[in-house]
Amino acid sequence: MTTPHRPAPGKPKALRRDAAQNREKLLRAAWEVFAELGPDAGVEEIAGRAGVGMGTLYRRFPTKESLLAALSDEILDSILACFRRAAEQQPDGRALEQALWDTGAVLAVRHGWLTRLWAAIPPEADERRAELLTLVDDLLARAKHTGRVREEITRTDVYAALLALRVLIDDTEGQVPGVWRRHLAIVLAGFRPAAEPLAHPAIDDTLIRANTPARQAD
Amino acid sequence: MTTPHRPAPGKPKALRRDAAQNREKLLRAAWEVFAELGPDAGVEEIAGRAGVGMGTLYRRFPTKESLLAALSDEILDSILACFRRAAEQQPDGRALEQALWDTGAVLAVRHGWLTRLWAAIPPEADERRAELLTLVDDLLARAKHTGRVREEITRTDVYAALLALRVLIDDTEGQVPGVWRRHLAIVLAGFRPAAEPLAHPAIDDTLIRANTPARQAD
DNA sequence: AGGAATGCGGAGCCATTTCTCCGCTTAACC
DNA sequence: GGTTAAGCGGAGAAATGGCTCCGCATTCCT
Repeated sequence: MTTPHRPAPGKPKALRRDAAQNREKLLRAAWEVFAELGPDAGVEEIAGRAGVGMGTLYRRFPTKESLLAALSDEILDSILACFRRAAEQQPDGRALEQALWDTGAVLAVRHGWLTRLWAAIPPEADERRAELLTLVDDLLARAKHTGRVREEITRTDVYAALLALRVLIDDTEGQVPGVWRRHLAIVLAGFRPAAEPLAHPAIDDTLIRANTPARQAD
Repeated sequence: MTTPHRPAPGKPKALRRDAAQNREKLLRAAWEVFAELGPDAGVEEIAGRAGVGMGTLYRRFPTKESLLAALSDEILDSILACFRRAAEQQPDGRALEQALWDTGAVLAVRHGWLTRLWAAIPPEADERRAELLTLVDDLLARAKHTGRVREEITRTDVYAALLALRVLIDDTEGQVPGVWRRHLAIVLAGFRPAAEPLAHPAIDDTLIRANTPARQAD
């Protein structure tokens, strides 16, 4: 929030003050509008709410998708923050779990259009996606070390758990809050060491690499 | 498939033979087209593929949504079939698990547009939804009885697991098949009795009643 | 202060996609 | 076989919603 806009290495072109302000206003309005009307809300509504014209909107964000991308970018940052914080502040045994609980809470704020937002994650986010992955690996290793998570569990399992979290929040949070917490509790129970091994082998990293925002229908 | 069309108690009006045939052709074409182009495929493609005109399509299905509804109706039937079969053929300890594995396999065939399909489940399906719920209760009770599932687990937990299954299949099956199996294995492990109780209390039935196909943005 | 580059507004353009209309055909029943 | 209600095709109406264009205003740098 304090950081005005990512100083992209490729295009360090500074924005004029009014332009930067409008960019911010647009983002704020977009959060608001989407939260209220869902991700199918028209661009006109957003421009209106931000108090700027369509021209301005489209100069700042050349396409509606890129506006979504900017928002999903912020979400990704929040998630990353959850994991970083947990890595620093929590004891090894709890860090992974804490990160997941926090992530759920962060996502819950945007319930109803998370899936759409997810699909808009831009390719430029790859770097931070990688960092997130590193953090997952780290926390996972630590959790295994303290015996809170069984050895079999992989980063992909955590990734899948995140996807499950997303859909539960998206589909249920608006009607009966907290369902995601319950499911997360169950998944975490499934993560714990147990006599009986899991009934299906681990999935390799292909998923995480391949599952860049589903270009669903192509 | 053998049943031509549900003999709805309200409108027993029989369809003329050609009309019934075209209805069938349309449904078949719709499955095909959506599987190929995703749920955003235009109606024109479907009519074309079915070898009928737009007029026919819209006489049979007064809106695109109602066409989707007919398809999701068939999916619901498949799921129900999985649960019925498991209830009959499996020993108590395994029936619930078997039902979930089978359901996953059935859903996997439609990966990529399950979410959209889910959202189109018509209100008329309430009766079968109720039957599904009864089956879940039954299988759950049996699984608890044999000690395969901990007492805390509720029907809502199973429902949530189904939602998770849906998103995993939808988002990953097209890229790396089988991810859903792994997650289901973990969730089932979480269902099993364990020393440590779940970290979140059960969610009551409100969810299942409220979560009729998310009229997301309203 | 002055002047150029940068930014602004918002009425319409355009592509897409759902759905309707109506003259002709076909199945069903006596 | 004849009558008629039901069904058919497919061009195009209507609605939706993303995006563009261009004359005028604002900012920034010297």
